[in-house]
Amino acid sequence: MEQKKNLTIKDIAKLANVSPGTVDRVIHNRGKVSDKALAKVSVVLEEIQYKPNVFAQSLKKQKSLYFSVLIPRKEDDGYWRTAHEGITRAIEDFDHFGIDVKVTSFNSKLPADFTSKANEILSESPNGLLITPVFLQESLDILKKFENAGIPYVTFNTKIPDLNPSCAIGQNLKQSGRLAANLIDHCCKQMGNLLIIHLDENPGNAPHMIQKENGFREYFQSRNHNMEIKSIVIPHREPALINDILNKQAGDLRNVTGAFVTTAKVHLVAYPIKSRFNDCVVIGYDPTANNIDGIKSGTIDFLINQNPYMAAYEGIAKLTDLLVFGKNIDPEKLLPLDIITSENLDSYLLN
Amino acid sequence: MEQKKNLTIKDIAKLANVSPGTVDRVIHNRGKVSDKALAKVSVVLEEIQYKPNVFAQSLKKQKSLYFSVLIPRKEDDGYWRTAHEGITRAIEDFDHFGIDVKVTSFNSKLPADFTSKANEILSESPNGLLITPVFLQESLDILKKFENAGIPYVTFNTKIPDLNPSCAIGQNLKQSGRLAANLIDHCCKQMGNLLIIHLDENPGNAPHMIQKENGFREYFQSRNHNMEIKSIVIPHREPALINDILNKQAGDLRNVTGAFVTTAKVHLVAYPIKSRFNDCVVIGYDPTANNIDGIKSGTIDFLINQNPYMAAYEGIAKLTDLLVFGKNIDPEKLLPLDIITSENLDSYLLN
DNA sequence: ATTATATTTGTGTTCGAACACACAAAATCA
DNA sequence: TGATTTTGTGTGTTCGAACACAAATATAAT
Repeated sequence: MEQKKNLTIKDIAKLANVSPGTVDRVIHNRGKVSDKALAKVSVVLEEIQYKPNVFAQSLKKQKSLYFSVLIPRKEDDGYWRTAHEGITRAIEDFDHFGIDVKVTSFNSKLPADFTSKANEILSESPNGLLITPVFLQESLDILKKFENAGIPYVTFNTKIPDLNPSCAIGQNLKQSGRLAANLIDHCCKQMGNLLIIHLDENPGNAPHMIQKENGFREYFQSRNHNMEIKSIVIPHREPALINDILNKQAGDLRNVTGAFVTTAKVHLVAYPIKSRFNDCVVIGYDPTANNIDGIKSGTIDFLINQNPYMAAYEGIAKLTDLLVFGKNIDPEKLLPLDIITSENLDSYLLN
Repeated sequence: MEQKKNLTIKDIAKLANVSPGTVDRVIHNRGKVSDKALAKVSVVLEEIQYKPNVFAQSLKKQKSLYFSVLIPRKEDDGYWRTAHEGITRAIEDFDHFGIDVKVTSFNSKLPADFTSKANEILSESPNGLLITPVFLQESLDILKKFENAGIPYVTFNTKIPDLNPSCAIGQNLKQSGRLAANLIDHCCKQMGNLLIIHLDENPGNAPHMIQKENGFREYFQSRNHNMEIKSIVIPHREPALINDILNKQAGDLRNVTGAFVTTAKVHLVAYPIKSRFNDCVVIGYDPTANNIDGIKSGTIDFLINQNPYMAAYEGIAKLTDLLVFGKNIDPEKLLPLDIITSENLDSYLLN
């Protein structure tokens, strides 16, 4: 029932009246054990709750475990830069567990790059993989291969159906849309009109944007109000183009009291919005360097923290739990939806 | 310069041309080493960055480390209940590092209880202590004794000057007051009047309340507005008494648009406030069971999460880092100031 | 019955650090 | 100079699990 304290293999051997070697064979079922011996050992194992000494185990195995990480390049986005920092920190923290981590980056706009890098990693057969499966079909294809190769993997940032990662780390995106709506609701008291802005990517290729928008709209559907909620798609990152489209699509709008930008690129539109619509509440994602400036200068009011730092860090932590300590880990880890304002920004930054 | 990978004591011995025993003696400076040998070994140790193998170390030392935890009883407050949960979880998580944790609770209203329990712990000379030094003078006295006994301790919840804990875990309280002000500012647009409510404790004995109030007022000082900000002290927890004092002190107030309650007891006043002042924004602390109900029913708008769960968990984690892995740990760990609303509540609850 | 072959079981070594203990070298005293 | 103490150094065992290999037993083939 209750686990006795620290029974060793030798103890078990004594209890079962066999040799330590036999117990070892049973535990790792590496065959060559008579039914009789197996029965004896099994009984004892049932009885006591054998927990191997992780220290002895790791010492012996010298498990220089090899983890691979595949994420977009840090220069692709402040979001990814932060993710890289989380990885770096995790490597430092878990270093002495004898793990060996190799980080590979891909261009987040090039599916082919993703696939080729992933295949390269596969050929090195790491003990575990941490990956951001940003491309749906490509990810499915390649990760099935990892499954077949028996290489456990943890995903973060994106969740892909039909895959069975050891753990999927992420956030409830629809809920984060609802949260944005909730904040705007608190500030605007259901007056004026609202904007949803999709930036630098096309919602068609970025399901996460859709989910956020759905959540946002859902929140207001259940409340009576007479605000207009308008979605604008700006698949560019150049200021001139952004202004252009903003003029075309929102030029006729009056009295906009809230704007919800569905990505970390929010800093690109914050000022244009604020200068057009006075006192408009601007909400976006992630405290990247540019967005931090926005928060401090007041062009951005709220940021929802997708916490790439923690997500990446947790990814390595989960792999370590799984492979170093042999723990069971939950197949999904939902990160909290942090709200960041000018006044709690620092508390999220210093670590 | 760069640390070679995994040099062992034997390797060092070979490099320095001495025996492993000598290297060991130098590393742990347990004497009996000639100046000549010491010099040789020191040179090599400078050269390479020796990092002992934690697994071998722990295996040998069989360090059944004994940690003591001293915190208020879980029934004293939802805050403390959550802290207990964090401890429990940490014990589970770190169990296999061979640590042994004993939790002692004291009545958070009785300094004498605190002192006697602490002395009892001291007499058991644990390897480390996690403590919430809620009573200023008593904590100073007893923790000095721990320092003299060479027992490292980590504090959380309260920070006491003149003490040198291995790590002080907590939040920037003044900043959390500013954050509350910031949220109210966003919602109220500097119209109407504001309340600060101190509940169930007297600010005189609870410095944390003062700091929060100071932060709150400071935020508005730097902005021009003509709101009245009134502080109310209600050193009770009985609904009747609360209503009574509220009537006396706020009976004449009109148009209150925001109320900031400085503790986790916010649920006790949320409804009275909301029913008196329609649309008043209510902000308090911590998602305790009662406050969760308040958030869900809409009587509470925002909660700032003091995160006792994480604070307590981190406490055990820090002790483990320090004593099991011999890491250097930062003397202060500031936790983020999480903002909780009805829409991100769940993301903080499920773990 | 007697090798030969397969199956099962036991023993011994290893991982790296900690520490006890034995021995060697130098220092002190007679 | 020899006896004795002090100091310095090296060797060997231990922790618990993993695994290689040898030993013992059982089974099959001749």
